[in-house]
Amino acid sequence: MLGIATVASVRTNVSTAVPSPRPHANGTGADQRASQRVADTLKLLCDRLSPRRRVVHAGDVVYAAGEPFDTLYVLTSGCFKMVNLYADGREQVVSLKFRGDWLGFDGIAAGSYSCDAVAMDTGEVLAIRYDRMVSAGTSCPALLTVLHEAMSREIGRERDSLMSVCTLPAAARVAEFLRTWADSLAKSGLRSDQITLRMTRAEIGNYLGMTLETVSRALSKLARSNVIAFAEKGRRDIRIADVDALAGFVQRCLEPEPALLQ
Amino acid sequence: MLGIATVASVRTNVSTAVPSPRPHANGTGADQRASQRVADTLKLLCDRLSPRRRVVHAGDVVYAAGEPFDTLYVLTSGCFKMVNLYADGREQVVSLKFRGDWLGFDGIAAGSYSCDAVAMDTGEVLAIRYDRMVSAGTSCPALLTVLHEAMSREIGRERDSLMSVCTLPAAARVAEFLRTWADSLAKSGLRSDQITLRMTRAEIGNYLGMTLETVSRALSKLARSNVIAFAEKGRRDIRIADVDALAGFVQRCLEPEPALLQ
DNA sequence: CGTTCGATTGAGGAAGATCAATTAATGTGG
DNA sequence: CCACATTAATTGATCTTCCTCAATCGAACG
Repeated sequence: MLGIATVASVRTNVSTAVPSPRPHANGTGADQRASQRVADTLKLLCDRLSPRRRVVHAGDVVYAAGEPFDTLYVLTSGCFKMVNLYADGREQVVSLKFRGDWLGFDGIAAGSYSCDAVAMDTGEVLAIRYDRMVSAGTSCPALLTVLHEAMSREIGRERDSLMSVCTLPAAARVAEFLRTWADSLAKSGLRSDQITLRMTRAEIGNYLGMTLETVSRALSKLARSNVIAFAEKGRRDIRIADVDALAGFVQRCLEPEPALLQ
Repeated sequence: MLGIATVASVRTNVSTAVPSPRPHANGTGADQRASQRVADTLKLLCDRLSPRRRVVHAGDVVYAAGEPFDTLYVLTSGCFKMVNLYADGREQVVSLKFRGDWLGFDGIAAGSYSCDAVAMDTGEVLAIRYDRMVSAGTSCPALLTVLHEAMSREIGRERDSLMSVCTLPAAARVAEFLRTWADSLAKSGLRSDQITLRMTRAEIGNYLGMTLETVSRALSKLARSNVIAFAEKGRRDIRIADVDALAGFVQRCLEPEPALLQ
């Protein structure tokens, strides 16, 4: 209940200003700075490019693989999954997007989008024509900086994903997944002590490279270890009292053995 | 022997022109077009920015994680590995680079490089100051296009890596790794029927998320299946008669079962 | 020529996949 | 609102893949 209400509240001020979530006390200084940076970026984009805004609902596809590329999207609220479908039938969730993230970079080189951008929630995107963005960049270099930094961050984020998949055991990967999600919420200025997963176990497993059963077992284990807690009803709301506990769990998975006797 | 000689030959014409590998007959039309695109890009960069050139040898570190970011590098010959070192001690090869690829995008957002760029071979890079690139971009939009396309390609490439790690069994991942390497060579205009791996089994395993023993077993299996062949002496030179055979091997790993009796 | 490092191969074990049964949530039509 | 159907999640039992440990072999180098 509260999870949905929080997201809905983001959409209250739909004036000319950029919608901004009300800040939460649980964010650290760094989170608040990141949140401010996102707000500044969104304001810059609105002022300079007055982009079309589009409200989306869970399941909406903002663009699909194969469509000709011409516009980038910036997420101002809600969350998205990027789904890659291969010719051989393999399908994978390759990344998740939150407030401040950009969608569609993969289309620049290929000339067409290479994956589906699917909303997992009610939210809003700014539609930014790529060619207009670039030409506006000649008179306003800050626009280019913003664009390049966003692409650079995406490259770094995907490397982290790869690292996680390659070096962590399944349970740690799930913990890291939750930690990253909470982190993204905090950097968006939203509360990060409670996550409403808008993905099935199968989707999470697909994203993390494991089966849905393994995801379920990992979550049960995290709950048993008191690193997370489920909401009373429904196992999609996850309470995270302490984000550092998740990081600690990951660390413990990496250490060889606790040297039992001594 | 031949592998090294090929690379050395790339460095013969060190005049004002961009060094370009002599074309090979085994490239497809698409490969030749890609090779031409790379050559055009390098020419554009040289004409517009007259970048400093730097010859590198195996083991050279062009930049290291943590160093302040200010320049991007474009690879004109040779190959690089990008090594990411985490605070918790985890270390991973997160990507490989070939002719035409850019190094250093990860530094734009963070302000410092986030991984080590290590040459695996004799080669050459162009050093391009990021701020100069961007300011030159205002008068020459083609420079920006080139930059954005390179970043976009890197994003797409890393998604493919993630997909491979998440959806393919170990042997198929090794096959896919070789296929991608051969593909990169072909797109560079180099011969792709022979690869000289400049990585140990341990490094390949690290990159692909498996142990060195599993890499070794996978290569042996590929050789037994006649998908690849080892050079007479030394198991680092791999002959690939038919790149499609590698793709076929990957496909066979994905199919459920060949339905034995009928 | 011995030393060292990398690669291969085998045997045993552990993490995770698969298969299957049960329970919980969600949705539907009466 | 309830009975029923449907989909998601959990949990257990087995099986497969890959990891770990170990021995051997080969190539490179001083």
